[in-house]
Amino acid sequence: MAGRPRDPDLEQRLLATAWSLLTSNGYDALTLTQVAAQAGAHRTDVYRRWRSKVRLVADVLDTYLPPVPDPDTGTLHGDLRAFAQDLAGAWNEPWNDGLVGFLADLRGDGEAGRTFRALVSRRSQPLVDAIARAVRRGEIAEVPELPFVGNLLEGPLMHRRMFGGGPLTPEELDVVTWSVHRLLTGTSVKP
Amino acid sequence: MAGRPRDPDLEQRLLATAWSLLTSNGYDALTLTQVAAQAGAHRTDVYRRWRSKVRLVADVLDTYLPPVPDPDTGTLHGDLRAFAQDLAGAWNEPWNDGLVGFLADLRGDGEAGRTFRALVSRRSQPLVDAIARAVRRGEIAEVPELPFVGNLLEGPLMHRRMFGGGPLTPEELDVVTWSVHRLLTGTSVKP
DNA sequence: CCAATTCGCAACAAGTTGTAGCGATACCGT
DNA sequence: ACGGTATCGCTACAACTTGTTGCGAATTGG
Repeated sequence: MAGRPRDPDLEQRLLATAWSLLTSNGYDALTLTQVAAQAGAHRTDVYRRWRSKVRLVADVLDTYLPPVPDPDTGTLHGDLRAFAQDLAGAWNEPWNDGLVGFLADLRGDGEAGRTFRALVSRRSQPLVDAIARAVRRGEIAEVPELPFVGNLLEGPLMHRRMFGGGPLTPEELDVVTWSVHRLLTGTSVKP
Repeated sequence: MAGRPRDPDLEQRLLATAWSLLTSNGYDALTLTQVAAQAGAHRTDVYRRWRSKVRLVADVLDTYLPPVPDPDTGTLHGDLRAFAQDLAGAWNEPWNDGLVGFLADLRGDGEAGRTFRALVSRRSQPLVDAIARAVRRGEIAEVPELPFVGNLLEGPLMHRRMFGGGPLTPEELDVVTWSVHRLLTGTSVKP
């Protein structure tokens, strides 16, 4: 009733290899042939565990993406700036803007999409917490647009990286930080 | 000294067909075989004119992307809101968020990248003009972060479309509009 | 010892981008 | 009129992808 057990290491090795190749070559250049070969396995071993490349990568990100630090600097502005810094570090990595290809593939796979969206949501928790702290300190009022703040902070940085020239600059981080800070400290969204 | 002339229609037909397929199926599903077939030509005809798929699409966008309207509503906020509305319309088109694949391919082709960046820069002109008008009206001071404002406005909408669920809502447009407006009307970026 | 399941491996299917080659066709300058 | 020249229509090929199928060998539980 139970056959040969699945090599427990193999799954880990495949994930680790995929993460390594992903971060060095980007998503589009990542091939399952490469992953399997470098993990000392066969492409079939990959397909026995993940239905497609996009699902493998979704799991890789879920496993290896470093967690978002929760800065807790004491001020809302300090926290926001820290988040911006962290995001900029990520988007300045060349492989990361190669993730656009992953996002494209994601649209064709509902399950992988759900996995990834859960990941994104989990990773925005520190920002939500930071804002909650600021509310508790009385620094700002309740924030009705809370679910959109993450987009407001990361969006400009991502956009600038995709369409613009070189790496993100400290000045740009300042601008985006102040833009969000101003929105949150305003008395209300509409004057 | 001059051979058979190039069919002047063919180039147009290929561009038009590519635009049609791009807007209905998205970038990733666009194949040059399809383009050629539907334009009544052969794949070789495409390669005789464009070195690669990404360059064809860069030219297609350059040719067919509708221009950004210049609203001139009389107030900075009105203009910003109009831009946000326009951008949301574009990003709510399903094919448009398929453009992430195009952006990915763009990284591997310097020439196409330049073409596209010139396009983006041209399309941000109305926003620059709107801000200049606001400065002339005395509504706001000079804007040092001018080249980043476009990212600030479009970034959150694009990010939200890529990572979030359904289409962009009017409330989100309000938030992003006010966020930029607040930044621009502030006395200075750093308090 | 037997059934079940994975593993290692080879081969295949279908699709993509991009290249090569060739006769036929149409144009330009002389 | 004619020769050079470049495009056109077409076929074929190369190299690569993702994803599937099949089968003997290995390894475990019952």
